[in-house]
Amino acid sequence: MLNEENKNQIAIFKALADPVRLEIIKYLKEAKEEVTCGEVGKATNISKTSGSYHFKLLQSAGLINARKDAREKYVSLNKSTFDEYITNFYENI
Amino acid sequence: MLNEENKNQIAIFKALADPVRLEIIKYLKEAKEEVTCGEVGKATNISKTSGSYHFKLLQSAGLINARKDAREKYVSLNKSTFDEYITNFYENI
DNA sequence: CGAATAGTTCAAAATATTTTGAACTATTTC
DNA sequence: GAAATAGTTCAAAATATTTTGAACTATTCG
Repeated sequence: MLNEENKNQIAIFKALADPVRLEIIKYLKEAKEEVTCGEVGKATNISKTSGSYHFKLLQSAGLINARKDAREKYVSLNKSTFDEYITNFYENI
Repeated sequence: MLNEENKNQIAIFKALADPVRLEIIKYLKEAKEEVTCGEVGKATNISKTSGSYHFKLLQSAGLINARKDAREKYVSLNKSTFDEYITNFYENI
């Protein structure tokens, strides 16, 4: 049976196991600083609605940081989650 | 758009994004040497049929090595795939 | 104020993944 | 050779994920 930590792990792998979200992540890595959801959405060609769904999922997996400023939402990668759950995955299994 | 390498990456994350397969992987990591599908299936409590499905998927993602010897199939982790696609994921994005 | 912009929410439809059981192949044991 | 064992294949059913469009909230601009 799987514990709490394993559930996070699975949520994270699920979040990464999708072409749309992988493109978002690539874009955010290149961007280096926080950018708006709209900017990412335009660059990766996804609808507002679909973007909203994917950003939410990435956020709830802890892979991105998000901050709402008035009309806009700024997002950036949360590197510590990548370090802890992906880079160190094998050794921590 | 995503290239060939990205498709492998997604197949690998998909393979890891499942509780049954994560249990199989844990078992295989502990085992240290190759074991039969039957042994893993008993230990993790999955049906033959379901096991067959999951082992095939792990194999096609390159996460396990498999070798059939007469009636039995021996499986073990393919560490190089973990190293290349998981441990080094962030830096390679 | 009214229109435009950025993003969210909801429910339905479309797709993809997983589980199941029955029937099957191949090998081993009695 | 018959029965048991290890695993595979197939199609159907069950579940889970993703996309879509319409309606919505909140903010900004003229």
